[in-house]
Amino acid sequence: MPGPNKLRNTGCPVTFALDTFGDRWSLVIIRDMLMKGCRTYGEFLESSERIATNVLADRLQALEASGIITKSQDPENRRRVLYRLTPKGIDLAPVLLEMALWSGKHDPNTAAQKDFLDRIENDRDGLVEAFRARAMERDQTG
Amino acid sequence: MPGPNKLRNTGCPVTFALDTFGDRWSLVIIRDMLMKGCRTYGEFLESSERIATNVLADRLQALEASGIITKSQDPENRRRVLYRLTPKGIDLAPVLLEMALWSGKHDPNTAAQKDFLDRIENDRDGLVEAFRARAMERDQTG
DNA sequence: ATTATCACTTGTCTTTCACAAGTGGCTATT
DNA sequence: AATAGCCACTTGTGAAAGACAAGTGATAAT
Repeated sequence: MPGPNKLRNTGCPVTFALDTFGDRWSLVIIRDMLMKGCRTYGEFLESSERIATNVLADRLQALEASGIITKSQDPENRRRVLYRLTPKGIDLAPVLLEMALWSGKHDPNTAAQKDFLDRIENDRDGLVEAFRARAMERDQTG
Repeated sequence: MPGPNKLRNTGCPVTFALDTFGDRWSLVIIRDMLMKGCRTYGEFLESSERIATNVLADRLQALEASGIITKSQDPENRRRVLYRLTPKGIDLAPVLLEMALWSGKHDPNTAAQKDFLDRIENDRDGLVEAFRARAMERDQTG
């Protein structure tokens, strides 16, 4: 859980969003799922920058409780769990993209990935759709 | 400061953004400035939902250090300090608006402010421009 | 000089964080 | 059937950050 009391329950949409995923790691995990296609505990550990195992386990639970991700058994390997974004989670793509645009504009260190930033501005909807398509892949069927 | 080690320095724009304002309070303060026009320490204390004084002081310092806000003396009351958004801070408007849209779509409790959410979708650029105009008000001149 | 406001600062206690190590369930191998 | 190994956590520990209450120094009006 990000904050201490967690829900401020003010009715403010900004506050609600922050109480749901406004911590240091939740959006990093969602980025890994959305942009890198990560789906397993091990993939998150490798991809996410030095996230502690207990923090990862805690965030995955919290994101599932919030309805942003779901857990399911991997049909190809029964001892493996697959985490997937729900539509609610996929809808966070625009938030991540706006954050990326902001960093691209104001952080000199982020300049490297300029072609990606250009695509956000020129083909935003296409990008979001590509994320959605991959996230939905083999959903409900495998 | 939001996180412990703060800067993860991975070059990832999402990580950079989270390291800069990805905590429970920074975006609430920026929301108050951008959407409610708050400019003074006292206004933040009243408006922000129960933010502790030391946390507020800390975040204001951190946001100033990040170049997102500036401090200046109020010309009408010399013992009062005015906090203002810089262009870098104003550029966070789209992030806040996307978060608001997400909450509006997925939080039943946020439904109340539907007309505002409609305006985000129908007149996003106008809304951002209005925020910018107010944030710039009397800047450099008073 | 007194009083009040503002913008913090300090102190205390609670919660969260990161890192390391341990646990139970499942599977493949022998 | 027994063993070994991987996976997905869970637990333990010390450090850091959090909330809340109270105090401080600078300024300004009275």
